[in-house]
Amino acid sequence: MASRLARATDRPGDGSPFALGLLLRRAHDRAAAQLLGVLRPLGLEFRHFIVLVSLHTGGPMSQQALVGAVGSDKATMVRVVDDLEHAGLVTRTPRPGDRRVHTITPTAAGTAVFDTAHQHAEPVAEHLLGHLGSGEAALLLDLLTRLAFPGEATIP
Amino acid sequence: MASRLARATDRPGDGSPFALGLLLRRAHDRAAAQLLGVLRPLGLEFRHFIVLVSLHTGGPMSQQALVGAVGSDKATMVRVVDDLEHAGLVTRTPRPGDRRVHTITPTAAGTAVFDTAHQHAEPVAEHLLGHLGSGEAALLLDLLTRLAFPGEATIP
DNA sequence: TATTGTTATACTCTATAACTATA
DNA sequence: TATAGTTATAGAGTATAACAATA
Repeated sequence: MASRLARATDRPGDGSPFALGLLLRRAHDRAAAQLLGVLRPLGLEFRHFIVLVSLHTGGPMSQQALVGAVGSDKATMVRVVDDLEHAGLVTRTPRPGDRRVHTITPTAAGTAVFDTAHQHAEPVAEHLLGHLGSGEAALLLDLLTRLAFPGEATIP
Repeated sequence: MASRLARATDRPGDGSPFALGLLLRRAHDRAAAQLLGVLRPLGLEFRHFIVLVSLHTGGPMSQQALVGAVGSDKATMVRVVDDLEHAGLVTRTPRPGDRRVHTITPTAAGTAVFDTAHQHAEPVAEHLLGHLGSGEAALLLDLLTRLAFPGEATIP
């Protein structure tokens, strides 16, 4: 007996239970390729960028805290922070009272690069969403937010 | 002078030009983790699954054609087809008239595993989209399709 | 003894290049 | 010579484990 379910396809119109995953993968790959193209000339890979995101969102924090924030491991974080430190984008400073802990803080140059990335990403984001109406873009971001943050109330 | 642009955040409510990319990444990672959990007990990794998808969408084809379909390289494809062949899910048969080419064809077992994956993925997909209304789920899939397949008309 | 960070090591995956067999 | 497939090798990235310093 044949299955009642539609089979997954790598084409538009997939009605299978894998459609969401395949579409998210394809849409992400496309968006990521373009946005990484913005970061690359600035000397940033995604792993560096996401650390800057965490630092600018949560403020200066330890490497261990960064590991929790970005879902990495401490050995990898050492290298990422090394890269950022050597590029002059963050500083390591021992925490007074517990010298095991190094507080990672963005430098002025780090924040400047971070802001420049945003300026360069603006037209890229507009181009990515160019096929959608303005209301549709906001709707997509809302639906994705509810998918990415289940159980959290949507920002009004 | 400070930038006028909102800065990227790893939290809901991000209004930055990186928001779409970060949300797609997070939503994909969540969906992928759950859907790969469906494939793993069947002995399939994503690279095997996407080859089965291509074969069931485009019919039997050469390894070279599979490379084009999934965006891989021929050395990697050899190993993926090796795995599928050893598991009895596909066959390699020389093409009559050009014995350089091996036609890859899903076996009955290959199609059965493919269909079983769909059956197991059904409740997972429902759970992933559970926070959305039924109309919203269809809308999200439509918007993602237009993002993932720019320039192609949306399926009605 | 437990924890932060570092270093060393191993492992996975992919990409590159060399090789074979057919054409 | 050109192509399909295979094999061998190397590279990037990550994860695991041992280590040093501090608590």
